[in-house]
Amino acid sequence: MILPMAQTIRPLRADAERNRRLLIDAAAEAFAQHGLDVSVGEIARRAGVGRGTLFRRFPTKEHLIAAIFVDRVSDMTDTARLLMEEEEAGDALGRFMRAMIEMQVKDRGLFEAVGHSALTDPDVLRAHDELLATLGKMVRSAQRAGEVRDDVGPIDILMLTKGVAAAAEPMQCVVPRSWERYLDLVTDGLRPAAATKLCGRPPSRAQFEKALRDAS
Amino acid sequence: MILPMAQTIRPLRADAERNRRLLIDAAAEAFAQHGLDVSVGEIARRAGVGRGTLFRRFPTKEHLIAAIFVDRVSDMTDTARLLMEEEEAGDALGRFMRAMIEMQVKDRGLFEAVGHSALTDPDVLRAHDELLATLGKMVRSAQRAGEVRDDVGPIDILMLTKGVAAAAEPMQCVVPRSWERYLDLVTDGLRPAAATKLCGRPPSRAQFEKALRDAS
DNA sequence: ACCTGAACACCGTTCAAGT
DNA sequence: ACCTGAACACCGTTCAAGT
Repeated sequence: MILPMAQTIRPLRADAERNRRLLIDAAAEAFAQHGLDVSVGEIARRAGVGRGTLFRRFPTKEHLIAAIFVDRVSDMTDTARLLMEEEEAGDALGRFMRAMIEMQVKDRGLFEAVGHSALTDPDVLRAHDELLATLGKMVRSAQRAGEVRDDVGPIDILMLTKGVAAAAEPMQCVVPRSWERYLDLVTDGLRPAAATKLCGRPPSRAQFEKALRDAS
Repeated sequence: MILPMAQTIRPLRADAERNRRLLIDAAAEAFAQHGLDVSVGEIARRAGVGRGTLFRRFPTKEHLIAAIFVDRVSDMTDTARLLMEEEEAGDALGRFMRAMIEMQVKDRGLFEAVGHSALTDPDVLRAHDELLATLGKMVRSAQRAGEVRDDVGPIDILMLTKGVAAAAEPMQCVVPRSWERYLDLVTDGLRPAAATKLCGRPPSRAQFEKALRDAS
């Protein structure tokens, strides 16, 4: 294990760390309720701090959004680890994809907004590295069990969950769990029996990290 | 054919119609270049009209975006009709999906933004109705040829193209045509050979229209 | 080192005055 | 009927003054 030349060397003062938490939680709740266009003033008020404090902790509104995103990715890493212990090879991956999609469908907009900006900060990268490590094992294990085609990697799986969530979103208010339909279809496409040669190769972790960095 | 009780009864005055066109074209170009957060002032300036004129023609910025969206959907209808005439049953659908995805990948953000608002206006609905009519024939024809599973409908296809575009988008700057990879996988899932029972049923046109209307 | 709220620049939208 | 640009309300961000 090589530590990244981290910049979070000095921990925050106790009150600052507390405010950070309050802001992230208040923002997560507000965004979940009303979408991403709640004002930072409203968020600061809900968290019980001044507007300036928000911008001292997060250089921009998008960095605050990214912080919530990191929390969610970490949650998914926990879920993935749990599933690896408790489930059979094929079941684990299927369940992970369900959990991932449900999360993305729940917080409308949050994940769309993150694609475009401020993913440069290293917390985002580290959270994804951890998730991908576990997910990589999960995918390989499902492949060894013959339940998933060999030519896909963990990043493909991540992208596909995003795709299923996006596909289902327009109809979601009318057909609440329509994402299950599209997950079923993608799962059919993931089976070795269905496999036809895919364009390209599974994205590498290096490519993924570059993609995160390039999001201007 | 029953005409919808249209509201676009009275046509616009010549100069107004011209300004409308100028605004849509200027906005399309500006959005394609710099994303959706170019200001309405900038757009009005590019179109060579006052800011007030923009808001006289489009009650809100989102309505302007929706107008561009309608243009694109109409283009896709033309493409679909052409493909129906010129291609074999299976090829037509595949090519249509490619065209649809390429368009969504090209104008980043445009299609994400439209899902959420101002789709109530009847132009959006009519454009989709026309597209779905042609796409419905295309899907059935591919199904009769045994190239596509029977339990999907045209709206499923539309949603799946959105999903593929969304899945590919994060990696797009690093792996430019990565959407082809995910389209290949979805195509594998669409083949009758791969078919396992899907959750739910193909969305009906009535459900789709309700979804458009409910987007508050 | 951190907190705060007033101040700033900017953007979507409105409207009174013009043709 | 339509066009225009000044005016308004609001939001993200900064910063001087405080602890």
